[in-house]
Amino acid sequence: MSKETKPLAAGRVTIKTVAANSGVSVAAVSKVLRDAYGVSETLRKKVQASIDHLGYRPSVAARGMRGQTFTIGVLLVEIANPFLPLIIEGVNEVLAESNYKAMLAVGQSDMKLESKLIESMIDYHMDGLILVAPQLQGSQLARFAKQIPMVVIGHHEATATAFDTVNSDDQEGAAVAIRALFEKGIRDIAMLSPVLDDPHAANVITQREIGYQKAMQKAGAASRARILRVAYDAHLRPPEIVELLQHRNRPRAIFCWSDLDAVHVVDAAMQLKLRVPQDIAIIGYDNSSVAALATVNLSSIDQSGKRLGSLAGERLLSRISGRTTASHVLVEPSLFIRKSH
Amino acid sequence: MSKETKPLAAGRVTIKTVAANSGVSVAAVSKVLRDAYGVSETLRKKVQASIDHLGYRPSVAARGMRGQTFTIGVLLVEIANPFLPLIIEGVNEVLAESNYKAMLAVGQSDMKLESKLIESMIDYHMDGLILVAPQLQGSQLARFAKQIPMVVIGHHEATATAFDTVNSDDQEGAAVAIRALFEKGIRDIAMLSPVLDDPHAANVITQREIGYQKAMQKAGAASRARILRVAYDAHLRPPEIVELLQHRNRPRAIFCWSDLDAVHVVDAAMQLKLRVPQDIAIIGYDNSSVAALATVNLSSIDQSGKRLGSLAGERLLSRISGRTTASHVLVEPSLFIRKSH
DNA sequence: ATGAAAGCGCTAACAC
DNA sequence: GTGTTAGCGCTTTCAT
Repeated sequence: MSKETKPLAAGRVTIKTVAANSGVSVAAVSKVLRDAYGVSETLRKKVQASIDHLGYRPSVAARGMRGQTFTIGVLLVEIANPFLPLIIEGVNEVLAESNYKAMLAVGQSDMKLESKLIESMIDYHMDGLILVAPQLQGSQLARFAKQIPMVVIGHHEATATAFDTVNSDDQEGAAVAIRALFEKGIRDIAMLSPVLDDPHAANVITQREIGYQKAMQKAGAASRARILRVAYDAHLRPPEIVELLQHRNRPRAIFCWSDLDAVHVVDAAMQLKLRVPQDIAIIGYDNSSVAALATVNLSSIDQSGKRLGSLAGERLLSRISGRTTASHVLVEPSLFIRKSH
Repeated sequence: MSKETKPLAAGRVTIKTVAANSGVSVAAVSKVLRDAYGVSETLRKKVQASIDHLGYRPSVAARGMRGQTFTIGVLLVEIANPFLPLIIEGVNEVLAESNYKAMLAVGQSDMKLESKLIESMIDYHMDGLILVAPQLQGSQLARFAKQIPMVVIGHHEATATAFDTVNSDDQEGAAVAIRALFEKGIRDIAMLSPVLDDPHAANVITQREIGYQKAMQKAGAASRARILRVAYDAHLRPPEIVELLQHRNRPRAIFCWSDLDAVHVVDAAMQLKLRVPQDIAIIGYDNSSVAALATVNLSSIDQSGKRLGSLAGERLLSRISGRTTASHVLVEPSLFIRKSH
């Protein structure tokens, strides 16, 4: 058998197979693949026909070695939080119009794992990263951002230059809630928030706390302001919440950092035969689907997760196409009014 | 400058950098990396020191071209369903002990997208795939399974040879629910289930329906058996559910295909001032966190999602290490008893 | 036990 | 406008 006719690798259809089948060079095929400059319409059609006929799909791994992978990575803190699906929906909506695909990874609220996964995504030669509420500090994020285009959702650091941020205005979200309660004539408002292992101002929850404190101050109720701390571990919180409501210093209203806990406050109130909102008013955060249940009926701050996702998607694509100046957006939250306040 | 001293690419630390730094060949480094046979302890240590010192991480893309990527793909139907986090937790738990990482993709309940994402993961040269409740048919899945080790969760096809399946026994889950209701003396039990665009026996929901029908028959109440169909689109269902409960033929009990709808049945009952369980008994499916709320208090079938996830993870790893005979597991569900039945 | 060298499938300079 | 070819960073024979 002469050297020229040596058979191509049996199984897989590669760019070579396509080139052979359509009688052109691999370079030509590569150009068609990438819509690159300098291919005649005739050639393009011929190649496209072969591609369709052979069912050829480029190897992302091989592409990643030299060019783009057309994949972006999305890192989620954890997966149980109800506002994540919306963000992903938003991201996907933007990507659907491009030829990019999203791959997700779940950090399980573990900083070590988070780093590992980001590294993984870089090692995969992904074209860009969207981090959702990462636990890592800004300096760490900046380090990674040097290696890959990056936009971060849920991390307040408007001075960052290496990466973009997309956030809901969490201070304002808290303020909206507090104002709504004041309008009902309620002044004794506490905030419910988890113990944070490493509290820094970039943290979404910290921002809500700051917003709460400021709003209380502005309303002249600074002395009433207090943050009720519950465990970081979600399983431990429901009983703690019951206990808080049994305390004789029980506040007249509770603003919760998340619906995740707000529903348990509603629950605890019911168990203790407290009327909502007459005995205790409650406002949650995230306007999740549970809040909408008639049995729960929870007023909640809506941070339009889908919008955050699509904004992040757009920004990442523009960064991938070359933008280097940082962009920082803040989306206005709103109060979704139900019966709990 | 002589040829031998030509500087390595400025930025990235590659296997070459490590080889140079430790004074061995790239082949040797590669072997250390993969714990391959034939490296002395001395060499290994020397190389490992360089790796640590330089902070070297192998390029997944380059690896994928010839060897393994040590990454497995997890495809989720959609992301909002509350039992998915548990499955992922289970998968991650198993992978954490290996050197594999999981990457997720979300199918958005769209068969076209689902195919595309599976292809993507194959193109990425991932080492294996876990599909969670895919919409694709068995034949399609088998086609993909020829190209990559695969295990499918939530797809009943115990005769499949190309891939493994891990399932909760959905027929039994329904039966458990029906029996529990019968024990309370209730015979007029309907099932609530969405309209399925393409109903086939592999479908988890279809299995629950079959289980329901069989259980009703076994209890001699076949004539009472009926399936109340609601829209496929989740947004349309709550009002439909209210309507169903207003109907004069309202059943004495409703077994729901998912907590997703069961909570709305509870809600509707409340709105219509029906007492649960005296006027209407309700049993859901998935034992999700909403079911546990005191305000909801929903009895629900638990399909131990975490177990399903870890079983799938184990099976995939064993398939990757060479197993070719198909394995099919069925996990027993159980009823988590609360106050709604 | 160790190393040299041939690819894996693709992209991008550079020739023609 | 089209083809040739040198890598990208790794794995894997095959010598030594």
